[in-house]
Amino acid sequence: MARRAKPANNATIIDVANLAGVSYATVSRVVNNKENVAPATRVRVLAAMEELGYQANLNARRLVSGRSYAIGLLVHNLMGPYIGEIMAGIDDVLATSNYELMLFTTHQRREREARYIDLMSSGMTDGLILILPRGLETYIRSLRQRHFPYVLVDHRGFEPTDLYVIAANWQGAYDATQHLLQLGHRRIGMITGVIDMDNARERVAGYQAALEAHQVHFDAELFVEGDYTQLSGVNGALKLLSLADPPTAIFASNDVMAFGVLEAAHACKLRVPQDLSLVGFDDVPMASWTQPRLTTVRQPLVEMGRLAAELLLRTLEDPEHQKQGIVVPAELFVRQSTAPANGGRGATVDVVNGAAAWAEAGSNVV
Amino acid sequence: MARRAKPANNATIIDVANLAGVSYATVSRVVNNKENVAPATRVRVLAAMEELGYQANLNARRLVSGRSYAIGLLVHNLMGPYIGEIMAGIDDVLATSNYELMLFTTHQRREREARYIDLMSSGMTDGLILILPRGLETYIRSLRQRHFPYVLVDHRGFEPTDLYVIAANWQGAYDATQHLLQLGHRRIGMITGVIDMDNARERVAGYQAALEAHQVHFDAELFVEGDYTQLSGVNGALKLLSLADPPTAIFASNDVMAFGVLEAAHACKLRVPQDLSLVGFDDVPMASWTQPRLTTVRQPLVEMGRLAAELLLRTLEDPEHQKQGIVVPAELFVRQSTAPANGGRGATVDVVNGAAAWAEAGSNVV
DNA sequence: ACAATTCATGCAAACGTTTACATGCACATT
DNA sequence: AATGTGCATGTAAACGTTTGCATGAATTGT
Repeated sequence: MARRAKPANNATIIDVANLAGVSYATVSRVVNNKENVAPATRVRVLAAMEELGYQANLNARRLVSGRSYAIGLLVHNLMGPYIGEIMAGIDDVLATSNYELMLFTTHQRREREARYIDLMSSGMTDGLILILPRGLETYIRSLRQRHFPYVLVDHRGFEPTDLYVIAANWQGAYDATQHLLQLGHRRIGMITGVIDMDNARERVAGYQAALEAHQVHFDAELFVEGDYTQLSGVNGALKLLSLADPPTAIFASNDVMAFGVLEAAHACKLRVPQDLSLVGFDDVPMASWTQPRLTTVRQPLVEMGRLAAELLLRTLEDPEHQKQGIVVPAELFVRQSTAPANGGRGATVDVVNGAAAWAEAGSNVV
Repeated sequence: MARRAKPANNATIIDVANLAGVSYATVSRVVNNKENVAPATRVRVLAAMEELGYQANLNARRLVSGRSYAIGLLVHNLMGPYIGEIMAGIDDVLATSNYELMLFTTHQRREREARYIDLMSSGMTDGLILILPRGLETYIRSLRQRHFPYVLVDHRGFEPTDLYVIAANWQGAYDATQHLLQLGHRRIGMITGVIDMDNARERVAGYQAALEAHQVHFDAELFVEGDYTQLSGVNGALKLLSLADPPTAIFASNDVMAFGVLEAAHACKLRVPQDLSLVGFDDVPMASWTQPRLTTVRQPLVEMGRLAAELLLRTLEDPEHQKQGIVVPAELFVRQSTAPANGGRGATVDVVNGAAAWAEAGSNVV
């Protein structure tokens, strides 16, 4: 029964040693740039390596060193710009290290949780970055119990020793809401994120705090829960706009939902920003490609990825290095989707027809 | 000098064997579900595994089996929706296998090429999926020489035996162009992709073939090269619209550039589709979120990722399995960004002011 | 000139598995 | 009762490295 075919390239450290006329220990020293190798020997070994096209077998190396030289990224799914940006930041940092990146998603079956944790702790990765996977708490519990290094993104964890990178969601939401208040808006709708995520709750709190600071009554009617998808933005906006006393501005907890609001407003024949002001969150690249360009709170996603990777790498070097999270600023970018409240509204809102129009126009979107 | 700390979880196959009172070979048989193990022994071993929380060391396994149970994805960079979609498809397939996914990017330094090829062939992955990395040809040459399994996405490779998954770019571009022709457009601008990529060239060829079929003269003036970024879409559109005899329709070689065209048109006070028709390519999710919704050629990116992963996995099972590429259909989705040519144009094009307006509006986009 | 030190190199063990082969026992066949 | 067959289990080698320790040569100090 043939052993699974290996890459044809088979030169081992012993082949090199034979060719160079030294022991394989010496070859190993050359390969790893250890000192105490005579210059003449070194060049001889190097030449032999070159001739044979020698490449150290990674798995043997991993076995003996007990390290995998890989870090894992655990996410719920890969859709949307959010993950991609963070991933780019992580990749930036890893490119300058000698770690590689493994990708794990949790969106398939629930049972995978256990499998992943096993894989990781059995030597597949040396550390993990978790970006809001489903079942976060379960993962964290297992990882902590195994003393496996990890860093959270966009969540503060459950213990004071949890390492994390998160944006100043509260402040960002506060600034966004205050911006709308200063433009004269008093009825400001909010479409939240998935409410059991730290980031979503913090944004809600910032929104409420700003209202309070300006002595504006918080109206639960103006508050709908979304799930960070465009569709939930459409539906949330439709719901808000169909209120007896609809909002003159909407704060969406991420840009993708804001795009949904834009679409709903269009379907209802409301102009943004003249008839409805809109603020998003994230500042994904697309936020400045829409008409109008989206006023939004920038969350430095690439930078957050970078920081998370750096934090993890540093923890791998020195497990005691830093035992606290990082909060990065979130900055409001005022673009074109917000304008002063115009007292009486230009167009009356016809949500029923709007929703119908939207449904019809959307019907060819498979 | 302390060996790098390993995961606390240290139970080996030998510990399990001792606890169960059998040899480690027997434990191995149980772990791998081999037959010829007495039922009673099996339960005893299973119990011991459970008690010790045993998890087979992956790297030892890899060393002896010569396989890594990982496949690699090699891409130029991670930005944009295109890669994310394909990646999601790959992930779908891998989730049902026992392979994991490693991510490699080539956008950093050129020198990484050699390093990556070494890593892969030294046991980091069992096979590779390449999505248009920089230096594709170099990679392919090395990989073929090492008989390392790989699958290309969006490129047909250089040898008849190269495995690939690509969309019917020619047909898609033909259909898009024909759609515009049937709407009465005669001056149809094209913004191409990076022209040394197979997909870009095929789309150009489809465009030209459609023009020819309708006896419309191909005007080199109407033809600008882009690079798949939104900015290149803006610039390409600005250039086309400033022609003495500007196009009444534009076909952009991907959606992201089409978004740029939308922006340029807006800056020039041209209405889409009344004053300018627009077709994109890809059908990324965002294409149906814009105003107007983008008419575009759908490239089934997720499906392409899935097919590529399946093809690779099958090749790993049976190296001789299939030695030819897969072409998936590309289908035109007519939405709202195209309309009949209206003979004389409503608004005259003022590109100079438009470009200025665009530059100013864009100035807060860092 | 001899002892002490430094340095280059080799030897062998260890990392944790998988698996070919050997062993021995129980049962069936003659 | 003797022989053959099949099955459960154990033994040991192999996978390709890294690295502590031993060895001997070369260099330094007195």
